[in-house]
Amino acid sequence: MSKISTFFENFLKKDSLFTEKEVLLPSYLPDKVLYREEQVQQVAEILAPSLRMEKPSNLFIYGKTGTGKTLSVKHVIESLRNISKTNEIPFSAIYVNCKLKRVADTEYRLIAQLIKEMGKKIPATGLPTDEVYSIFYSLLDQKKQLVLLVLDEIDQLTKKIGDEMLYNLTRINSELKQAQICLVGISNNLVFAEDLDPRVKSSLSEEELIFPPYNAIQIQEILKSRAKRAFKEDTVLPGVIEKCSAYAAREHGDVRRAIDLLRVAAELAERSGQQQISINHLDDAEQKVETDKIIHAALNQPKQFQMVLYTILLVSPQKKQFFTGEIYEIYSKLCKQHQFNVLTQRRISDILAELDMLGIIAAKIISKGRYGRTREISLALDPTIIIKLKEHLEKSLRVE
DNA sequence: AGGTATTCACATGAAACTATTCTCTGAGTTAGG
DNA sequence: TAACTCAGAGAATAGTTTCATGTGAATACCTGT
Repeated sequence: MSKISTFFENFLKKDSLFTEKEVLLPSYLPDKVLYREEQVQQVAEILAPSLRMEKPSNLFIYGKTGTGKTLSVKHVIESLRNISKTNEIPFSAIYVNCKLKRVADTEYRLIAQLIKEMGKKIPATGLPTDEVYSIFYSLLDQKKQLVLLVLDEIDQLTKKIGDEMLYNLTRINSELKQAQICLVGISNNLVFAEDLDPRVKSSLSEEELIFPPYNAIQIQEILKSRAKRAFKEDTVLPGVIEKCSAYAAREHGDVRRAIDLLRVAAELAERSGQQQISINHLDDAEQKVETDKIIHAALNQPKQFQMVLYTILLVSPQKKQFFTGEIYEIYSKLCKQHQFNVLTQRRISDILAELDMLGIIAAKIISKGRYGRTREISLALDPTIIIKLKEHLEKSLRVE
């Protein structure tokens, strides 16, 4: 028997640690949102008028990542949907995540996505934006109905394209004859509304809700309840959940991270053929999650970004920190060597700023007085990550 | 010594350009009646 | 004559380039002592 098929044989014989793995996936919707009863109740109260065909106040929800915003809203929507269905109320809700690349990260695409959710396809390009708007209007206004528009992570959207389109959205109601829409915005950024046009701000956030981060004990309980469903009994060794939640609590109470970590730890345990998840697995998982995140982020960037990053990686062993000009010189040499287009320094400056935003490099603008002003760039990564990242980039760029 | 003024090496902004992808339109072509 | 093809115009988007303007502090340059 070949090597690989014995592997599969063994794989089948080995039983899995998981009973219900979906419970640990980010897409999972639990029936109860733990420790968010109060918020769920408030959201429900604010949105309840929609069942009587009265337009509820627009709602704005703030809270850091992994504090259950999306979950709570989805939960409320779900029951609104059910109730409206049984009572035949013309209510519908559309949920869009504005962060998704190539789905809803521009004005055009957002509207197109909304239209798609309502069951009509719109081409990805080729139509003027106002045309798309009018399709959207007529689709909404077909009948008397109340539509709930949930825009998740709007801060990402406005950061990219400004707040003009939010203004358009808030004005839709006055254009509609039959239907009414209600906007629910969700933002990770707590100060998001501050640099918004005041008109938009006031109409968008008629009601505001803030989701506080979970504390360590709450995270523990949440993890326990998920773990109970996801794994067979006694799979998780004592202390693992505790450590996992402590880690997440340190990172501003992000449960999503904690759940992710637990899942990866379990996968690692399973792969190494063990029946139980230990603290060691958790540590490995922490390392892996971190590494994967960075590598994934890096490989998703355009080629030129990768080239700049690669340049930095190449130089990094000899020097701890470097300036824009130095990087640019080496970069252009490298590009010429491998017949890449050489971009302007202006562009490289932007690329460096964006790599900094992504957290792959650390850049700080300093003034060297008489000798100018520049970015002081250093690599904020673990050596093992650097080596892996370099390999990946070499492959991706087909360099060397 | 103490106070200004310069100056460097980029940063940051705005606008415009390029290439790609897609739709729509209308002229020209084709095939069948 | 209806159906089909195909080029060209127009849009949206990503990634750049071009041109213009901004900027923090180490030095150079004064000034009066």
